[in-house]
Parts: sequence; C-alpha cells; structure tokens
Amino acid sequence: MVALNLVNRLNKRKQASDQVSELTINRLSVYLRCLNELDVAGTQTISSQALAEQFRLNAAQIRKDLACFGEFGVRGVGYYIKELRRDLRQILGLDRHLRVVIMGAGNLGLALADYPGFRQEGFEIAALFDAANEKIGHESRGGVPIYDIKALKRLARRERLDIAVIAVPAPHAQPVVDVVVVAGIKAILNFSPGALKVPGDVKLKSVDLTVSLESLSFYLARGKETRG
Amino acid sequence: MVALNLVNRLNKRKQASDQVSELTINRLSVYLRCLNELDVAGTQTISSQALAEQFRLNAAQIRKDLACFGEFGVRGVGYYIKELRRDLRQILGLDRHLRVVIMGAGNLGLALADYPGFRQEGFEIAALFDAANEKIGHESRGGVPIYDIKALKRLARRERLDIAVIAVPAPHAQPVVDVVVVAGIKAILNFSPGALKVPGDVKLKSVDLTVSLESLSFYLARGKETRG
DNA sequence: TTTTGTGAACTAGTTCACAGCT
DNA sequence: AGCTGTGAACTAGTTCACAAAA
Repeated sequence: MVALNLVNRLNKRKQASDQVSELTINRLSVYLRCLNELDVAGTQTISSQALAEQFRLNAAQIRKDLACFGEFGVRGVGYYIKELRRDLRQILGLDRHLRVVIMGAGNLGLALADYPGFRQEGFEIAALFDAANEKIGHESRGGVPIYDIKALKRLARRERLDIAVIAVPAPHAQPVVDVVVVAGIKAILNFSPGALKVPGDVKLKSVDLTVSLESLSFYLARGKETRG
Repeated sequence: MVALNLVNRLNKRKQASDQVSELTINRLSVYLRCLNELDVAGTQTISSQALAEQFRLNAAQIRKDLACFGEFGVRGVGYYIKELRRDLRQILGLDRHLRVVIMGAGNLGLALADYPGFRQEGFEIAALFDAANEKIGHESRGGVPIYDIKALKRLARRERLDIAVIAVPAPHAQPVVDVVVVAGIKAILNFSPGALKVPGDVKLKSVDLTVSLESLSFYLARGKETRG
C-alpha cells in the first residue's frame, strides 16, 4: 500500500522541461539540510508551516517549490521526513557519488579541498590541480593529491569528473575554465571575480567574494546615513 | 563649470530611504570592477550599451541601477569612467578604509585572511579570531594575527571593526555570531551553512557552499535526463 | 545624431486564500 | 479538523521604447 502510493507520487512527477527556477533549487538544498537534522533528531513528519518557521519563509513557497517535482505531502499530516529527504536527494541528484576537482592549489583551493561541508551529501574531492611544479605531487593536509593541470584531460578520460571548482587568481580563471570545459566537465563552481565564458551545455555558478563584501560596505555606509 | 555640474548631480542624488534592491547593489559592485579595468586601460567614456555587453546584461538595467542614486551619464556621450568610478565607490561606501575581522582560524579562515581580492578596494583584514589556544598568538602566512575570540569585544572597543567574516564550523556559527553582534559589529559575511539569527540593525550576508554544489548537482542530473 | 533617463509593458517570483484530501 | 496543492492576486525585477538632452 505504501509502495503503491510511492509509485503514484513518482509517476505524477512533472517533466524536467518545466524549467525550475534557480531560487527554487537553492531552497530545495536548504530544505534538505533541515530534513537531515530533523531526521537525526528522530522527528517523523513536518508540516510546510513548521518547516517555513525554521528559516522565516512562507509555507506556500515551500509547497510550491516541491510542487515543481510532484506531490510529496499528505493532506492533514504534512510530509514524512524520511520520504521527503530521500525524494529531495534524488531530485538534487545526490543519490549518486559526485566527483569534484579543485583548480588551483593556493590558500583557497587547499582550504576548499579539506572543507568538511563538501564531503557531505556524496561529494568526493578527487583532486587538486595546479600549474606550479613545486606543488605538483604533494597533497592537501586532508590528503587530496595535487596534480599538474596538464593532467586534467587525461584524468577526466580515465574516471568521471563531475564538478570543477575554480580557485585560481582572476587572470588565470578564463584559461583554466577553458581547460575544464575541454576536459568535458559540465558543472563549474567559480570563486574568481569577474565574468567567465562557458558553452551553453556547461552550468556555471559563481561566488564573488568581492561583491559580497562591497554590498556589506554599502549597507554600512547607508545605515550610518539613515541613523545619523 | 565641470565642478558645478558635479554639484548638480550630487544634489539630484535620491534619498537613501528609496530602498534599493540587493540585486542592484551587487551589480553596482560588478560595474565598479569593470570601470576599474577600463580606467587602467585608459578608456575615457563608456555607454550603458557597451558596458552591458561586457556581462551580457541589458543596457536599460544598468541605467536603472544607476538611476537609483542620481544622474551620472551625459546624453549622447555615455558615462565618464573616472567620474562614475568615483561616484560608485562613494555609493558603495568604499571611499573609506574598512576593517574586517575573520572569525575562525581554520583552513577557510586562514585562506580568506590572505585572499588578495579582499585587500582591494580599501578592505583591511585586521585580525583572525579563534578559540583554540594553540592557534592564538600565531599569524596567517600573510601576517594577519590570530587573537583569542574572548578578546574581540576589547579590540572592537579600542578600534573600529566594520565587518566580521564567519568561517567557523557550523555548530559554532550561531554562538560566534552572537559574540560578533555583542561586540557591536553591524555587517557579517557568513560562510557557514544553515540559518543564523541577527538583530534587525545587523546586515547578514551568507555564502552557502553546500547549496552551491548541490544546485550544480541538480543541473548535472537534470542535464543527463534531457540529453538522454 | 547619439545616448541617457524613465514611464509603460512585460516577466518572474511570492503570498494569499481556499477547494479538496486524509 | 488539519494540511496539502494550486489558481488568483500581488509584488518585485527586467526589458522596451521613446522623449529629452548634449
């Protein structure tokens, strides 16, 4: 009976082509983290209302976000945490092992290689790549090996590499991205400032630390003005 | 004559209370970086159209963004790069020295402390703070000193600290943020996953690396489906 | 003529409110 | 009774298109 319900729900799942917003995807990831915590705490079910209160969000928003992918709730009850957790992991593609490489074995690259948050949810930091001879052959504190950037294409051919993280200085970012693209990697998380060009079939996501800091600066300047 | 025009423009500047969107602020920071590059390259003026082409953005968008703060362009000409650069720096509050502290002297905190992008545009990494005795008294490779987190309040009283960067493990994030808030710091850049609570007069900006990676994972899973 | 600044039109995203299950 | 799923209403953000200025 439960099994049949599950099949029904999965069948109802909407087509991928519906074009889901990036904001929705980001929130699914947030919901998943919350569900993980609730699951560990032993909670069985949660309503969209209760979940919304966790991050001062609107309950309808959560329901709409989930509705992009099917019907996961039970009216009068809410969502079964274990079930929704499993469904979200599947939607986000976390039900398989994902191999990540980090381009640039400088301070930032090395820190990201050993960042515990990346290890969770099935991500594996497979390797670091750098152009500097003195770094090649060594490894991060956490044991991630550092290879020559020239070896990326070879490694990518030998084993599947899913995501590349760009942690090289700004002037090298575009050439390094080009190497990543040629190696056939289809998803890039970029930490270097400035715009990068990638082909249409490559998903690029950028985290711009300078922009983040400068926007905080704006609110500081603005705040003073308002209060003054 | 030029001086008079400048005064006119600044007088026209709209009130801060207009409530400018965060997206606009982020873009201003992007425009500024572009203007810096153009200025170094010796370019004198640029039209919103030409600027828009740099990051496949709409020209009207740029003009609207700027219009939130006044009239900076010259019809038939475009924008004088040096002038607009100076105006944007002022709007973003970058015309003064900003002091940044980093909470957490782990891999990530140490990497951020020496990150060259932060040094630009007037940001100074004043100190790292950690709770681990064996770290206190040492410094980052780049020479940023590591202090005891208990000393934050004292330091904040002695010298102005503008922005705190949270680079501690997730379970410590909220308590550390509380310490930062008590020390009177009004802007926080958070790298730890999960929601944090701050009072209304503190501006919190979060960069969630797990969410970024998981959203890339979604597009990988989705892409396969579409192509398959 | 060129290009800004901006109202109007459009598009995307959020919230409301309620029918319909359980 | 309680809570989901969703159309309708609303709000925010983007793009168009053109009058006005240099």
